[in-house]
Amino acid sequence: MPSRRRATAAVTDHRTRVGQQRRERTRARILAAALEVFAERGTEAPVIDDFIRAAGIARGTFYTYFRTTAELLVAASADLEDRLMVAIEAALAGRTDPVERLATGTRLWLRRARDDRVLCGFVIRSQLRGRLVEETLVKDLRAGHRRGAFRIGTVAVARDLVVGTIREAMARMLAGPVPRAYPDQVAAAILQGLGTGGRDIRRLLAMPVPVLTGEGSAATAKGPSSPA
Amino acid sequence: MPSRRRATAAVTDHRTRVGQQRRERTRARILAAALEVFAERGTEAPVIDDFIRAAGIARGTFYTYFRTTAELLVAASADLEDRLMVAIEAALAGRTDPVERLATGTRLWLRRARDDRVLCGFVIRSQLRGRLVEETLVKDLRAGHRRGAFRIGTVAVARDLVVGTIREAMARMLAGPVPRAYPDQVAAAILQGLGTGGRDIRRLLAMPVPVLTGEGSAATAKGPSSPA
Amino acid sequence: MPSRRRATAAVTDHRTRVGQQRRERTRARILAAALEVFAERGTEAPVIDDFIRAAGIARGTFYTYFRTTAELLVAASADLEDRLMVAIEAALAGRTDPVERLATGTRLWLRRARDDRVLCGFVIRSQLRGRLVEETLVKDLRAGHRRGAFRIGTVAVARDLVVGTIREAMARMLAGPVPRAYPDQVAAAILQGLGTGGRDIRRLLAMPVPVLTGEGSAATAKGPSSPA
Amino acid sequence: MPSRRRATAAVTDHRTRVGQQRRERTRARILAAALEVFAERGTEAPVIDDFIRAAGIARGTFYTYFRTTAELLVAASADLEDRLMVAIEAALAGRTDPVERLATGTRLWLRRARDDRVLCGFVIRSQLRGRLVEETLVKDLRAGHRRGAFRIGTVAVARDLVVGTIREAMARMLAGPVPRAYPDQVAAAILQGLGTGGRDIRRLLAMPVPVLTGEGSAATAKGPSSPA
DNA sequence: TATGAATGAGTGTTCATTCAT
DNA sequence: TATGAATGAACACTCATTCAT
Repeated sequence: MPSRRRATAAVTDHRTRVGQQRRERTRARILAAALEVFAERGTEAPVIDDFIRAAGIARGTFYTYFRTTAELLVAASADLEDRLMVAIEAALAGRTDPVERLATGTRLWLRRARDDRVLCGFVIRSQLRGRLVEETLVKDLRAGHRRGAFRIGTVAVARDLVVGTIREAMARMLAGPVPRAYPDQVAAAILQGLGTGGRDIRRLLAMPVPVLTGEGSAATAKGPSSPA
Repeated sequence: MPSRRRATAAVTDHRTRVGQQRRERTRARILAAALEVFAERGTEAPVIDDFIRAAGIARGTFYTYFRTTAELLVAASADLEDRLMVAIEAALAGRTDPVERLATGTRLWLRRARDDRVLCGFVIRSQLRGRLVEETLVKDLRAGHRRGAFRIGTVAVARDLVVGTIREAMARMLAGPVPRAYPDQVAAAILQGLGTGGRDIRRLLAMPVPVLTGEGSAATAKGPSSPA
Repeated sequence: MPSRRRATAAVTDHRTRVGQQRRERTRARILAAALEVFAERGTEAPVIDDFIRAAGIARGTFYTYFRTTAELLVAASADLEDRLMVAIEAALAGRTDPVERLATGTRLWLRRARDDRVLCGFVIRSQLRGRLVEETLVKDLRAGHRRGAFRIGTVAVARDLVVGTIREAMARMLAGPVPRAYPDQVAAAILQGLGTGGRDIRRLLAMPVPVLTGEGSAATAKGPSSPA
Repeated sequence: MPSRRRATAAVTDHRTRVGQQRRERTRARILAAALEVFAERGTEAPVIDDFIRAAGIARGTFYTYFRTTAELLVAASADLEDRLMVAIEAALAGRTDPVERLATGTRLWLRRARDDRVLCGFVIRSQLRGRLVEETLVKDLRAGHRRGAFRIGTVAVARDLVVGTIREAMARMLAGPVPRAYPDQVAAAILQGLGTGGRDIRRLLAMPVPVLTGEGSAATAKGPSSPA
């Protein structure tokens, strides 16, 4: 009975497809809720109850998707940082100069952070950086170091300066309003720390920043961190 | 009977004095134990049981001195960072040039951190810096900024670069061995980030670092982080 | 696929219904156990462990229903006193003379108390009376006062005499056996205190007391307080 | 060396005497403090810390005088109720008519309670009456019953009516202000409950109440319960 | 697969009691 | 005898995890 069999398969396929879509939507809901919860209450305090309440799901449903809150933290972290990094990478499409990539990427990151308290709260509480962020940054630093664009001891030191300064800047922007010029001043300090000359810094900061597109809704859930 | 009265007063005084000494010793014991516990297990995981076991005290005794582990964290943080800052301040006695103070202070801090896993583990997990650290650093940065020694937008940006870079450097030194030159390379990057010229950086790093003395035992409880 | 949808809804409804039934049963179990525990050990001594052991539930389950033992006490109190009051009210159905209602209600209450150590232990330890008790009593006293049936200063004084005397009588019946005539003697004293004449008192006490029906199992968990 | 010995003995005696005086004063301080603590926080909630703080003594000192808070409660209870009873007894000196003694004693008790929140809070929380109170009351009731002055079933019922009504009245006076006439209205209700005729009640209440004297400071520590 | 009532180990917190001074 | 730091058993409370429906 081939026809019967085919029909059954089609029904099964349809069911499977619908089921997967529902799964994907529920998972996205949990992640979006988790980002807010983590941002609001830190990465240690929140309990599973907070997540299921924020996501509007049942207690047992949580375990269908994540086994621990730590696992959820990793997933939410990857989701958030990587999505921003992907968007920045897209905005830098075609640019090959490592210094320009670093300058523009840093400016984009800081501007986004300035308007996104969720992002800041999340990043400064997390001890580790997203894998994509780390890889992209080190690649550019290595490239610049190879061609002598950076006047700095080692790539490791350069990486620490960039990551550390941005992290503190995000902490400051989370704590309260900052002047409009603050993000670019931080970018300038980082470039100076890497050994970029004053003239180049001025040129890079004079460039218009490209527009970021295509980030998911979760990262923009909360309003701007500063009205200044 | 004045002699009787005096005797009674003397007894009371003696009791009070002995009591205070005992309190001070117990408090120091808890703080010393707390530093190790926090360094080993982070700032969120440890439970009160960990502290009382490490300090060798009874459950109830903990609450005589601290009401929450967060309160203990703040006290231990102040104790640790301030003690190092006091030692550095003492080693910088007489030096008034803000750039030299910053350069030498940073080098001292990083060298100490390189040999003290407890310090690193503690500082990178703590969101806030000790009050004394923050005050001393900002004072030097402000002084340098006033006399044009730093070529950087604002003192806030300078502070974020210094603190952020040192923090990441400490995280790296906690994670594994670093080259012998690493601390001074980080100091050089920071100075460059503040706008100090290459010649001055070389001169400052060529200066011998003074010897740190007089820190309590807790900060040196654990061995060096790297044999390299 | 309407049938599919209807099936899903039915499942959900069924789940909800089953859950509510289970909740109701557990809550009743806790209340029944609480009555015995409070009666046996007073209202201050028992700890949560006593309740969960008596109810046969887990530690955490307790907190799903009550947050403190005081909250449980209030709920158990309302449950117990109100249930008795409802039963008495039912037995008094159709009687409108406030004096007769008060006389018969008091006799019913005291007879029930005589055979129910749980009720006595509970009531005399509780500072507040159940809302229904207070309301019903005051309503009858007010009605009697209005029509001049009671010769007493104010309704407040009348209420204090009724409640206070019954409370002490319950304490006595809890402490040990009392003569068979005791409940009616107490009722007579109360009526006399309210100003009812001797002839009326004799007439009222000569009336047969109606039968109490329909009280839950908890109130009758313990046997009679006196075999006399 | 008899003279020497006598001198030593004298010194010892003096020391002993001074020590006993000090003991008595400390004990009185603890009792006075305990009355306030029990009245303010109930008889179950307060902990030893509350008592030593209120009395201004050291932790260990408490155990020199009382072993448990229950023991302290008993002592404070006896101290308070018996002191009031002694004072009332003194005010009733020479009166032999049991009805008059009961009427005047009740009026005195209620008037004192009306002005002493500490007394009320204490008595209504305590399950048991002071021994002296119980003895004196029952003696008068028995005497009255013997000579046919009371028209009531048994002395036990009479006692329950008196104690219960007074207790509820004290609870009411603790809860808030009452009319000036309230204490005497309660006394009238009690007398009526015991079978005293209206004419006698009016005569008894028309008598002036004697003045209470000689109560310790503790019972009057708190202000009047009602300004009305 | 989703639900949510129930579970109980783990942790926080209190407080009566001891004892060296 | 008075002191008060230290003790640790007892108790309160949370929350990750399970499982019948």
